[in-house]
Amino acid sequence: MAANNIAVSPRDAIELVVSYPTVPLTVDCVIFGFHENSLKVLLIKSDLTKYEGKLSLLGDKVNADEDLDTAANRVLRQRTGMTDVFLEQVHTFSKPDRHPGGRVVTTVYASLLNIKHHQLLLHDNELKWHTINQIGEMAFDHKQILEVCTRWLQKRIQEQPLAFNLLPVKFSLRQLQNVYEAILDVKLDRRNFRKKFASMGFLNDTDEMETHVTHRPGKLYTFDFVQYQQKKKNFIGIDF
Amino acid sequence: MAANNIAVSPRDAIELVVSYPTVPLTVDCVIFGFHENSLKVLLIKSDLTKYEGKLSLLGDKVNADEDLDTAANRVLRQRTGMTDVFLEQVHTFSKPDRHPGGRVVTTVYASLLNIKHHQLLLHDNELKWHTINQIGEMAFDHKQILEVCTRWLQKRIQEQPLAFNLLPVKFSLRQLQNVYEAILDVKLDRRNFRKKFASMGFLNDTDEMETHVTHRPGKLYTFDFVQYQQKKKNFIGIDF
DNA sequence: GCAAAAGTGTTGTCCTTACACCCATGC
DNA sequence: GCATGGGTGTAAGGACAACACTTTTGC
Repeated sequence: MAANNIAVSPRDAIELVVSYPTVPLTVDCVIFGFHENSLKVLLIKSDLTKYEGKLSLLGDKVNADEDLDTAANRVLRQRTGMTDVFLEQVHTFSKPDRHPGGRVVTTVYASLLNIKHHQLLLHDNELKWHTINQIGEMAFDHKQILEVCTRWLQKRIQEQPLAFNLLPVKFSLRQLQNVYEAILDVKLDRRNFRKKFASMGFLNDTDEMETHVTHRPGKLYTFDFVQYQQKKKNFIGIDF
Repeated sequence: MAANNIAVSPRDAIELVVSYPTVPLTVDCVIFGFHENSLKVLLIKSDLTKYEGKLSLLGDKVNADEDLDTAANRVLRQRTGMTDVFLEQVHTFSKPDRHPGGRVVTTVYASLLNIKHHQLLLHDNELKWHTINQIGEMAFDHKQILEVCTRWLQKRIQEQPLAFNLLPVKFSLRQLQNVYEAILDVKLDRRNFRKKFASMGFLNDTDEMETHVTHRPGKLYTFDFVQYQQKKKNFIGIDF
């Protein structure tokens, strides 16, 4: 152990950094979507011999001089063609043995998008949407990562208006409730749910109705992000 | 861009990983403490020529085959001698120019500890506690990191019983309220604050009182982590 | 006309807030 | 005895949970 209270002479930053071990970095994207009342996630099949045929998140190496955010956006863009999509860093996973090719540290991002707003690009490796609770074994530690991201989504969707990223611009209250019920895995009271969102004042009534439904059509709403930004609470509320 | 729908033959994991660029990784610890009604953070002075004398978080390189959690715990232990302290990963920072010695990616951990429960070790570089809102310029992007961690703490302390990590095992309600007021930067109503915590049922009344105070001494309590684990809410509460 | 989901209100309970007075200790 | 903060109760308002019937559409 080093001695205490030793005056240290200034060090050169480059020399210091050169002495550090280096590690390959990747990003993995957990891309959530919503379809037919189920939460979906976009996956491929791994092309590594060890995991042949197992499902895998969308990931890639981080290029030299590339930001992690930039790398995650690139992965998303290459696969879905979408930019300006909700994308947020969730956690960095670093168990030394998590990758069979040697040590690889991965930073995981979660993304939410409307399945209908894009077409899949780069269909390599059987890129497909999978229903979240019907996914079997996965490659690497991706199952664990997916669980972390699902819990993260369950928490975030209650604190922030993220559900709207999964829906069309115009949506019915039923669709909105379906998103919450699927993600939180609960049944909610329809009347209280509607009252809740009505009282928030962030939903704009369009003059349109659902079409092609086999029952009484519901009104379509849009989410008012401007109102939300102005009114959102700066919350103080101790609650655990 | 790669062609679509090409069947890919299995790849060897090691070959693949060897082709990835590698990056030096570090961990930085934002170690929070509480003293004299102020939120404190443990900092050193940077010994890099570029940042000479500027304040810096406690960090170190991540050793080969070392987990990020392990590295963060090591940094904490080397400086404070403490293990089994609250420590949680917050975010990974990766701007290519954030370190003057070249690209360095850092994963930041936040820790909460009771200043009196430990003695500082390795006093190199003027290791000291600093009051959170009296900190000037810092080295690297550490000011920004500190702000992210402070907001993280403000949020977490309202959702989870973290405040108790900053206090002695036995504490008065006044001390507890001081922690919340300092971290959230608000004034709280004393009667309502006490009622709130009393109704939660997580505080155990010790039969002891404060001593050496210049006014009516308050009762001392302990936090009942067992009760908390059993009763904590599995919250469904949409609120934004 | 039947099935299926939309739309709507009230009541009780609980939580939160605002607010004022007496009490115990050190000096 | 005075200064300092500890300890307590109540009333009003707001949010949430529980709950049932009528309406509109497609078939």
